[in-house]
Amino acid sequence: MEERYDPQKIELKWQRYWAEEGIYKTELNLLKRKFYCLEMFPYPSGEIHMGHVRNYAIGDVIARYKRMRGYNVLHPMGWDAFGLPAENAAIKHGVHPSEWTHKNIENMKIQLNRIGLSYDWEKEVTTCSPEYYKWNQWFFLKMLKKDLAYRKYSYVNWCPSCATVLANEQVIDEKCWRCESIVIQKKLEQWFFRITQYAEELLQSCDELSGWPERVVLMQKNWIGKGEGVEVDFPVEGIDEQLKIFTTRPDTLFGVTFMCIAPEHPLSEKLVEDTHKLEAVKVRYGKEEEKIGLFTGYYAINPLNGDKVPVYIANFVLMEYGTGAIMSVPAHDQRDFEFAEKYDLPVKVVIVPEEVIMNRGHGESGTRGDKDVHSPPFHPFSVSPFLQNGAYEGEGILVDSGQFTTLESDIARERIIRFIEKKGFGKAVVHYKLRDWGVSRQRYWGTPIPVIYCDKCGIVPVPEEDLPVILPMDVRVTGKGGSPLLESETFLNTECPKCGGRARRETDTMDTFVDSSWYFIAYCFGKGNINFKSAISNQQSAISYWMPVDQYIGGVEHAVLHLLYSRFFTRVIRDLGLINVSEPFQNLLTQGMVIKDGAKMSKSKGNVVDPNYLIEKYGADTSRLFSLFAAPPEKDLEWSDKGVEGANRFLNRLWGVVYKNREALSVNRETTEESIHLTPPASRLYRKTHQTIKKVTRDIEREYHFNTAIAGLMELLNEMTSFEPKSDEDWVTFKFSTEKILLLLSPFSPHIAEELWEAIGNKPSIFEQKWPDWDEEAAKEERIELVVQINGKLRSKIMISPGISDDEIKEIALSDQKIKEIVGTKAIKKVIVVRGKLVNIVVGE
RNA sequence: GCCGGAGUGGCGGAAUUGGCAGACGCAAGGGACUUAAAAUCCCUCGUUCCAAAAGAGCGUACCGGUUCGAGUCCGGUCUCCGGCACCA
Repeated sequence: MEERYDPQKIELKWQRYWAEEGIYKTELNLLKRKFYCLEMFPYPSGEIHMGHVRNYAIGDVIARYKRMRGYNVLHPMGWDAFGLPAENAAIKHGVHPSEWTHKNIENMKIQLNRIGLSYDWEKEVTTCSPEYYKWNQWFFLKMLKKDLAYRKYSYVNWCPSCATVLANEQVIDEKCWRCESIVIQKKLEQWFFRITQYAEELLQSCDELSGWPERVVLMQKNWIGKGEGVEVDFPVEGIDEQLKIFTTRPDTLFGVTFMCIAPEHPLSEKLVEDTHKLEAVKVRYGKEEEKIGLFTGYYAINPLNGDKVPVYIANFVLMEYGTGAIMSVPAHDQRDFEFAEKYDLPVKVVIVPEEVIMNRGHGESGTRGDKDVHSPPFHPFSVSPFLQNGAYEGEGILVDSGQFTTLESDIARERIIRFIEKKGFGKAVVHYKLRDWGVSRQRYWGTPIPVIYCDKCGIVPVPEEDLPVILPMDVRVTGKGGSPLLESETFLNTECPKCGGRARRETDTMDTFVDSSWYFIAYCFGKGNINFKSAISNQQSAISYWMPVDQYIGGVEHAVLHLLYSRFFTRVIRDLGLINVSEPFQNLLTQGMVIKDGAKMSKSKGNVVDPNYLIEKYGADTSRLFSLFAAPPEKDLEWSDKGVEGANRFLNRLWGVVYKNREALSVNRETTEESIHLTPPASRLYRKTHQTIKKVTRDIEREYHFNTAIAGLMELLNEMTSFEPKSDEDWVTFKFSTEKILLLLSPFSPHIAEELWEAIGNKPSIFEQKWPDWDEEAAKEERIELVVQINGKLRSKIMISPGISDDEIKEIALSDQKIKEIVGTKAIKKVIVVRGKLVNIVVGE
């Protein structure tokens, strides 16, 4: 053992040892409790950043801890290897995306290993390998068969700069999520996954996600966006058409004064002759704050009261939600109100807040029952002052609503829906904000969609046995125009599997979110062994053993996209009979960002800390320790160079203590649990050690509060350094503490723990040791300090033995010199004793 | 606008179920060692009053409430962060 702590030397040494011994290799063992610990796999950009270090350090602590706890732990790593940056690199540097990607993977793998992460690399997956994306294609074919994959013309988000289609989730503030160009709408034929078929189930089972952060569950719910309401047909006067609208407020149906339809609505072109004017509304669709309308000249009839109301085309009505047409109730909807003001349309009040009705004071009682009976018909203008600040969108009592007048809005809603269904005007329906998932990308570096176009047979799926459809390597990636695949003759031209005639392959590739929607299942098979076909016949398979993921760890930025898609895919795979779980991730930990100078670390801001530099200077153990100590995992972590030094100082001190006492510590002493004849200092250290085992274990178990766990270790070391062993028994205690602190530290800073474990005469590896247990008795304080308060203010402190009764405590507190002085002659009203905490004496003035 | 989350020393952050506010670390100040510096070790460290000590007062964004007792619970206000956003 060397005097100086040299992380470079010991870290490389142990990394080699762990790899050679294969101590992180995991095998399926049906007799052992399993724990699947997973961190979100990285995009192989080539360099790791502090966010990676933090994410993987958190996962590594959990994996190592669970392993020491006796679980069979699956802790894999892989590469989300398809995607745009590889193509950008190809355009910029002329390297093939494949070459670029694989080089980056090599490089990042070295860096990840340098952090000392306990991965089983035999489970590694790489999504750009044919053996992986073959299964993307396989799932696609299965989904095609079940009508879960389909093709449709639709307006898609088009990024002019990336020359590609984006998913709704990839559009942020009308800008491309990658390059921030303004996204435009373009009509293209695209492949979609019917995620909406699972909307209700995905929403319902949100309630089962008890191991997820609440806010993430909420974001999922909001994204799915369930809206319960009713569809009503309004006949259009003069033509044989019904205008179908959707509303969640049927209680306002009697207040309809006009109708609005989306510019893309099929009726729009029929009703409007002047196509120029229609275009003008279309151009301003969905973008502008200002509401723009175009009167069609037609009127619709409200089936409930026969009112004749004008039909407008309006830029704020969305074709994608509901029916693309709305009824407008300006009195009770702010948008309709603004529109009515602008185009001078009537406002009809049909709901009045209860207070307004009460204030009108009819009768002396004013009870609800009376009101229902006596309520005179309201004149709209007499109540309109309450509309001064815009529409009244709240609940209330219905007025001017025919037979439903005087009902409360929630009751009215139910009755009106029933009435509409009975009369055949419409029906109760549910709509979701969630849209089907567009998966087509006009990109090269992705999974080819396994479909062939034949002039005779139309769209023909590639037969299963022909998979994978290999992505050709002999292409030029220029970044201009369409997909490079269009230029690959050998790829493009093929035979129709049905008729054998000449046919053309689909050149679109899949969204990379498809790759990451099931990679956690792929890990179960092991590298090179992905095979869902055998999974069908074998229920005792690796997937049914390992799934679901017990702990998933990653950034909040994936709270909707990746997590929702994964939940969807897992259900699709379940419904194919290949897996028996519905929720892929039992517990989710969303770690915070790494912040420096008040902003997220990013190259563009120039506030990055390079982990490689950090590891070179302080070592992996220090880097890990700091990133775990500076903040709890779910919070943002403010970077501090000085803080890193603090973490380093702690490890140095630990090293120093062990070095100084190395000889005495290596003597093989019996570490007995019985603390016979311990001197007071030894007894204190012994107690502190048990307390620390308890604290660290609980902090890890309870929400993974590593920061306080590490603080506990620092306290224990402080106690150890102030203890000077003199007798043989002292040494037993000291060795006991040393061993425990190393075991407790090992998940956080594995290399130094391993090195010192060996240095005090133990056999490696420390990770084959059991996690220590604490003895509740030994952790108890001999004498407890109690706080004595008078009227809630701290006045004195007393020492008591743990076992004594409340009355005895009371007596001791009252006989305390200071307390006696302060209480004096004042009357004692009450004395409250809180066990182990305090005594509060309530005195009068 | 709607829905979440958070406001604690100079800083990062502690504080099971309401019970000593500020653990642990960083920074700062003082001291020891050293020719000197670094490193290391020891001491101080929320704030006000007092020359100092003893002691006392104030203090967890702000205002009010419940309670013997509130950082923690309730009502209201302000600020910051995140998500969604013409969703009918």
